[in-house]
Amino acid sequence: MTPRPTLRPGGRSARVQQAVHTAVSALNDTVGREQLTIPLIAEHAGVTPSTIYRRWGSLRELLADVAAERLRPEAPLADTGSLEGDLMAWAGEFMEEMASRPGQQVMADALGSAGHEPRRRCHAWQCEQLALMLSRARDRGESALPEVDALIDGVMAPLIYRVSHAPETLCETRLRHWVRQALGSAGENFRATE
Amino acid sequence: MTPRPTLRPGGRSARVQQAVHTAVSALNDTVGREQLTIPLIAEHAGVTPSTIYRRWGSLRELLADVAAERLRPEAPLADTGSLEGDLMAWAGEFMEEMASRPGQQVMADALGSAGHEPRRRCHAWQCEQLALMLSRARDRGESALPEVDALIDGVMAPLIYRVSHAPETLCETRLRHWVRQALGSAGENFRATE
DNA sequence: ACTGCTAAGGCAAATATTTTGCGTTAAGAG
DNA sequence: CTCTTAACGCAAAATATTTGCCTTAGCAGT
Repeated sequence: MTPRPTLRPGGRSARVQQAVHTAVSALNDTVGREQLTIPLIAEHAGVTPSTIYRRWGSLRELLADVAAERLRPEAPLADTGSLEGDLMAWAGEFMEEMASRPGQQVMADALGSAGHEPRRRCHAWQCEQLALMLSRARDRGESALPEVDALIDGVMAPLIYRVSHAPETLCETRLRHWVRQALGSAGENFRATE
Repeated sequence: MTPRPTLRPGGRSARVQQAVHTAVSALNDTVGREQLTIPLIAEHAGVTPSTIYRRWGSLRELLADVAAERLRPEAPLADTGSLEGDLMAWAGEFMEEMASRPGQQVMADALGSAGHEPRRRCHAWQCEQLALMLSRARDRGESALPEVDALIDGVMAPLIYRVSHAPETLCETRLRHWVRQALGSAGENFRATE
């Protein structure tokens, strides 16, 4: 009763995926993003190029897959004692990473794929992190909490927009402004009317 | 005293660019986005592939260039009599275009390039349009107007985020919510503190 | 454990693409 | 009108991509 018809997460398949992802990251740091090619990646991963072509289809999709993985939160999400603090810490770290040239490349790779599974995954993770923060805030007894969607629209969306379109305008002050505004306007949340 | 060292906007160069852009759009509508290749585009544009490689570098950059062009506002910007109306009309049309599968491809192409000139251009145009709306609103005598940045962060950013990450959540109600909120919180604008 | 089934990988030949060197054309300056 | 040179065309060389066929190894049933 697995939802997927027949995946094979077992042994080899997973090892290949791991090896390819590792090779992409390693080569990205050594030869540089622009020099990456599938034959080169395949060689470093110890697989044949056709394996990569069959599994990912193109370099673009492969890079999007790897980029999405890099965008996945790893640290267990600090607990600073307040929702505002948690948001600033988490989004602040994200902002710092994405403010760099390589960070912007990662973002472009993640946003540039034809399929949208990679972007969906990023969105889902971000929602999870925000939901966890909100849940902690609720446990702490904070009131007038915003909804996840309001934080996505109010904080993550402008952050990502500016990483892509105007990275030089990023700064902590601006981030704090978004966070405060999103927290301040809790209660005026979006309601679907259908 | 041209700012650019030595561009050649004259005759031939411009014709080639035009022909290539046209070919990309035409082929995109006929053979489909995934079948596009530089040799194919070159043939339809009546130029040799090497011309395209030298000028754009790769298919990714070419598609980003064309996608950015498609994102450029064409219509003269309707005047509905109120800032809220103008915003809803303009952003609403944008949303409708981007809600479709091809629209999402255009967005992905524009966001996926290595260089960020295409994204910069989109941002600049959006700012221009918003500034024009604000200017009209001011002439009309509307008060408590937001700043361009607040509209970018409050309306365009969430719109684009959701086009990329969760297109099925787009709807007019949500758009109206962003617009109202951005207009309502005018006065609480971001101020750089450095 | 053993066996059968099949998704996933390897290999290599056939295609298609990208890159490059060199000659030519035409835009822009004086 | 002449000169300079950015931009293009062409074609050969280097790379990358696709595809057919074979082999390997998860996984399920017994």
